[in-house]
Amino acid sequence: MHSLRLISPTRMPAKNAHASTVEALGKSIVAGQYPVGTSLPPEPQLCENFGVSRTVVRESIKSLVAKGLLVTGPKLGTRVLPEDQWNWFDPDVVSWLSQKRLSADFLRDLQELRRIVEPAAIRLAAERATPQALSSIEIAFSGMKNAVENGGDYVTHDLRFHQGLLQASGNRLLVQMSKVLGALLRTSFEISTVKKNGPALSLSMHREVLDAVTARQPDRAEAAILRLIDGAKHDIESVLSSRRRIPNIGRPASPLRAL
Amino acid sequence: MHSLRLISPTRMPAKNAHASTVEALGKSIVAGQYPVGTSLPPEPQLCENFGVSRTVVRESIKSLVAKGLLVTGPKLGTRVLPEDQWNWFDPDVVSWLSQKRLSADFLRDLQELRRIVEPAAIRLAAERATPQALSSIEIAFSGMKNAVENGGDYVTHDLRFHQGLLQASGNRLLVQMSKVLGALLRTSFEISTVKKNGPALSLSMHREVLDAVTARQPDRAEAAILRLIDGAKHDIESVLSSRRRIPNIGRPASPLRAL
DNA sequence: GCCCAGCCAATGGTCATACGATAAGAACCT
DNA sequence: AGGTTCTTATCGTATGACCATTGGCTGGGC
Repeated sequence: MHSLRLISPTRMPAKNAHASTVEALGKSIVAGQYPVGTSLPPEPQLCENFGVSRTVVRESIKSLVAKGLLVTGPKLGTRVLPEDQWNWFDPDVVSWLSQKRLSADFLRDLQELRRIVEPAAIRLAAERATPQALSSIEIAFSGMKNAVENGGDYVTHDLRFHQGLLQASGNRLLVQMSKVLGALLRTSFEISTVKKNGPALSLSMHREVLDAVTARQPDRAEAAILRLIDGAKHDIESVLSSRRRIPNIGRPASPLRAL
Repeated sequence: MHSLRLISPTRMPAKNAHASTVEALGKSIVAGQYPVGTSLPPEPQLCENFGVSRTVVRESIKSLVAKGLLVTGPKLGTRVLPEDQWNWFDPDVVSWLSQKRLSADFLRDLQELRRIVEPAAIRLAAERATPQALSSIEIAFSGMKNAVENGGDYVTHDLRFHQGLLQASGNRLLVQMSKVLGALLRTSFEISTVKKNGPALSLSMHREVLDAVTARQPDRAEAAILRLIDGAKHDIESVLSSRRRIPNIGRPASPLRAL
């Protein structure tokens, strides 16, 4: 029996049976393999498909039910719920989604949300960021700068920068959202990075944001972040429209392909 | 005597073993019965406590793991994760939380979020609300009006009004948030309702909001909703400070007590 | 022919038991 | 005392049995 792990992205799923089953099932569902409203195969069948016991299959299903993807019931089977019932703010759901299928719709919603939340969060951060929070953002910025100058992973540090910003807002709900926004930010950053001089340009804008926050100037910080966001928005839209009708066929898809 | 009947149409726990176990365990955890970082009793013990089989206990635990409340592992037991790992946007989690313990901190975060999100959502709604969405808000408003005039459940219709508004924004993520915001809105509305003339006053402000949205005037709508929100904020704060150090001892706690 | 009642069977829900796997903590050796 | 091995508590997985629910089928009555 060869497991044949066809996934490779970030983590090797050499995990336990439960975790990998949840992941596999979850990804299949968000990928649309089981259309909304239809039932998954009966439990015994799933056991066979995944090569695990009914125990594992059932516990996995319960996990997905908890995330709002499924409902179960005797005789009605295990049905996929309509998308608006899913827990869009669940880190796992978003992660599966961004690996499989980032629909233009979802990306639009995400962008809209970002434009609402980040400016407000920045204002709060400018008012009450702790020294630690500020220095952690500063570190992220150094990482970005270093990546531009010496080559390296720009996107990761960019992510840290923005999540540090939300964290600095001191609002736990905003922090939670940063995990979700991360999905958008990552693809967005990857797009921007592709553009020539993207990072260099972006770097100075980030500097402005950070300076304004450090100087405790909410208005200035908000204006700076809006420039950043709208720039990214423009980039995404152009890429999005240029790739409009490319079918999503092919292997696991690089992040950009996932658009 | 029918007055206090309004809250929580929440169904009795006459459900199946899994659902009630998840609920009981979840509530215990968010209520702080098992401090963060500590382990729950071992599975066999939980089986005995809840009078169910290990299967049910395990599946329940998996559900809570999926919501970010717990981690499990051989020999390390089932530990409660720090609160910032919880899925604060999970409807269940928020519902348990609002029934058991709405800490002032959480309420503050929630309020802040509301003040960020609702005005933005209103703007979007004013721009692109569908006729159906508008009419469903109109219906909710009628319900509120009727409740004021003839007595009845004001809070529920108030909730519908606001959730309808978020729905009208056409952004799925905002809709999802409305489920969470519901927790805040409910307690907030209940407080406002207690005040004399609360509903009557609130009613006219809601009318303004709805008119502005219907007239497709984002600025006016935003201003109107801000008046509403800040009024509620003031009410909450006053109640909050007056109840500051009341220990949460006693029976299940009425909604207001839950503050 | 149409509709309703009652039965049937598919499917998830629950239970019990057994054994494997892991890692914290104790015991042990150096 | 420090590191290494061993013990063992606890979760992880597997299996098989039976219960409970519900949609659909079946048949009878209007």
